[in-house]
Amino acid sequence: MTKFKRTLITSALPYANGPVHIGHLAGVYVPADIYARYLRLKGEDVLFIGGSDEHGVPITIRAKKEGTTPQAVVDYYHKLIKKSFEEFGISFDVYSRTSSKTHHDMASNFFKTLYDKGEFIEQTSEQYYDEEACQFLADRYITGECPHCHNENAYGDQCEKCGTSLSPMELINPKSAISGSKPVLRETKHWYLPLDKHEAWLRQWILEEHKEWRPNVYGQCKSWLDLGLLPRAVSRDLDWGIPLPIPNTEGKVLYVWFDAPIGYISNTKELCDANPELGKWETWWKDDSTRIVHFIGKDNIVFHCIVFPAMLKAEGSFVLPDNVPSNEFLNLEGDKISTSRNWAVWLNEYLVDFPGKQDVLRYVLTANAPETKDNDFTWKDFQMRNNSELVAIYGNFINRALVLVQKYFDGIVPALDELTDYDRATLKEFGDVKTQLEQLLDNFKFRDAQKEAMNLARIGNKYLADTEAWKVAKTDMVRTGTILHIGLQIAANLAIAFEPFLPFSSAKLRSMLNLETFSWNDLGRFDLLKVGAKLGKVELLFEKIEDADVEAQRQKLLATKKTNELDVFKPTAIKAATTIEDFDKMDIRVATVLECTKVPKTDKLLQFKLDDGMGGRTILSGIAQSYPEPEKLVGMQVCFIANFPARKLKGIDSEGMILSAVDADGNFVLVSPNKTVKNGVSVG
RNA sequence: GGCGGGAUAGCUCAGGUGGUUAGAGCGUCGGAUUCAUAACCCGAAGGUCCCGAGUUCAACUCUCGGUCCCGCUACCA
Repeated sequence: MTKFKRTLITSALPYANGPVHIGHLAGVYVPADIYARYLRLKGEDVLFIGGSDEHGVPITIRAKKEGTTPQAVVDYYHKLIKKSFEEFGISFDVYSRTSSKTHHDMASNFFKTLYDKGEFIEQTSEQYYDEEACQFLADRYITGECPHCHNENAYGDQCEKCGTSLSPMELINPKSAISGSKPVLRETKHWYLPLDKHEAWLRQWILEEHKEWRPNVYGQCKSWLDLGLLPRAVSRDLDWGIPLPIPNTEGKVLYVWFDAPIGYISNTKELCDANPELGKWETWWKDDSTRIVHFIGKDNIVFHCIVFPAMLKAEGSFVLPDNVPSNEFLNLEGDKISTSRNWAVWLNEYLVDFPGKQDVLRYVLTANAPETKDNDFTWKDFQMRNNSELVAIYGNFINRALVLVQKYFDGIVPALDELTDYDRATLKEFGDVKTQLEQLLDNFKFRDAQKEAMNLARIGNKYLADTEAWKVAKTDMVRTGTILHIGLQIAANLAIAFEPFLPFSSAKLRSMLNLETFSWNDLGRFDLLKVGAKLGKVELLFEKIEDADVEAQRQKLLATKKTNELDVFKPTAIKAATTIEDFDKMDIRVATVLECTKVPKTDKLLQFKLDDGMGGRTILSGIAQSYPEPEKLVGMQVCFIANFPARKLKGIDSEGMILSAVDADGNFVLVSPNKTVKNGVSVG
């Protein structure tokens, strides 16, 4: 730790084909930002690098679909993403993009160096080519019939129906997902980074020298290394990306995974070139007194811990990352966040619904960060954390301290008189918070660190409750002043402790306290506010969030879910031909529901007692989840098949089958005549 | 199928070279209080630490087997 003179922090480059959502924020940008702010506040030399990842096939597909160009797509999303980050206070020193000139040059040169050094191997293989769209097809853009389950819509890499992973060559009747035409096989040459040659030192470097990496990261790397590394293609046949900087490679670009991490370097260069006082970019990447930390999500572990380091090592002049704190995934209301299914809370939309509440989201995402395992974000939890922690603990403490000073001292910092033992104990306690916080932040334990900061506010609340300034004020204004003086110093400490986590609220609090300069090292001191100083205007630090606000968000998500289910609905294929004679064998009748109850110890079964006009019968039907209040079905007419043999289910004879439509969302809807008819009549 | 991560209070999560009463925050309940956004403060209830077997004087912690969730990866047919 001591050998480093500066820290370079990178955060995964978001892919510019959609906006960023809370999963990105929780997994990567908030923790990276907390860390960057913390180090800056400590006065350390630090750069925080970000940028958009703008190459790759999905962007070209999106462009085609929207009838526009890849450049237009990335321009749009780069702007949107950049703005979201700014609004959330993600304090990048630079946020650039991989379509920049600097990056194209940097990535080209990088490739060229490796090429000239003979670090690649060349291989020719046959791949599917779409003659109509004039391009080679990535595995997932080829569809066809699965050779195992004969699902017609299997992808070139996997059949989603039977779960088998496939190669495009196995598909029966392959079709291009781009043009719909039948692809042909064509020879193509590509360059590969022989990761297998790097295995030995990677093994040593990670498994022996970096045992301190998070268990999920270390374990994942070990898993890869133990499986054995294979050469990995670093070029692609595509017209969108960085052209290979070698002759006779028309139509070939760097594989997006090769160029993207180099973006960290390019963006650093762009920043340093424009701001010479920051030093040369090489200092930040090639000097071994620089500490590099990559913040990423778990899907990126292998690239940042194995592929990118291998690239850097192959190049030869770069330092390797010191740590790669990777988070797990954040789920949303119990379901996996998904861009394509629109199952997400988008940052740009959040700020429309909750203007000015950036810190609330930052707080909740940190409090519930998926540091060791996947976590779930729910709006209910969001509301509770806001109301019972930010408002009730932190905001409330600030408010009561300031209101008391306003009330008894006209908003002027009162003098400190003699300290009681209790005062001293309190001051010592919050002095310890600094050490605690540092230890946690240094080890990337942001969730615990934030909890520790909140603890300071708890100490403040307890101090006020125990000292009861409002009672003392009736008899002893000197003592009251001392109490409130301490209260204010705690408030000033809170502004510092929370700065990395809640920058907007800290700024607001500092202005209320008229606290201009501050640094991390001031934390734990109790002379941050000068006696006689005038406080600023007092306002609430946080507001409550009402039930209706979060309910609206839940409804929004439910609507999304509904839309998704209906969108993906396709009527099933028509069954094999049948005849009227076959249909005639089915005796379908109408009956009225006399009783309907849930069968005990089952999830799905409802027991119907029907008046079928023929003495009545009992039928069980597995539709309970669609009808949570079965008693409401009493009196309604339903259709049923009357001539099935009785079948015992859960010890009850079920005499037939009740007919339901199965809706696109899987819900059952009972089929009923649209006018009351006589019980027992036939349907036909 | 293999590998990695996870499974601990109603919820979200900590934890331990194995050793007397297993922790925090929120929620719930009770008390106290009124400076404060019915907030704060004090206290209590609440857990076969996923299941089974083994090692041990002693396992929530170690070993083996199993189940479930997440991820990576392979392949038989």
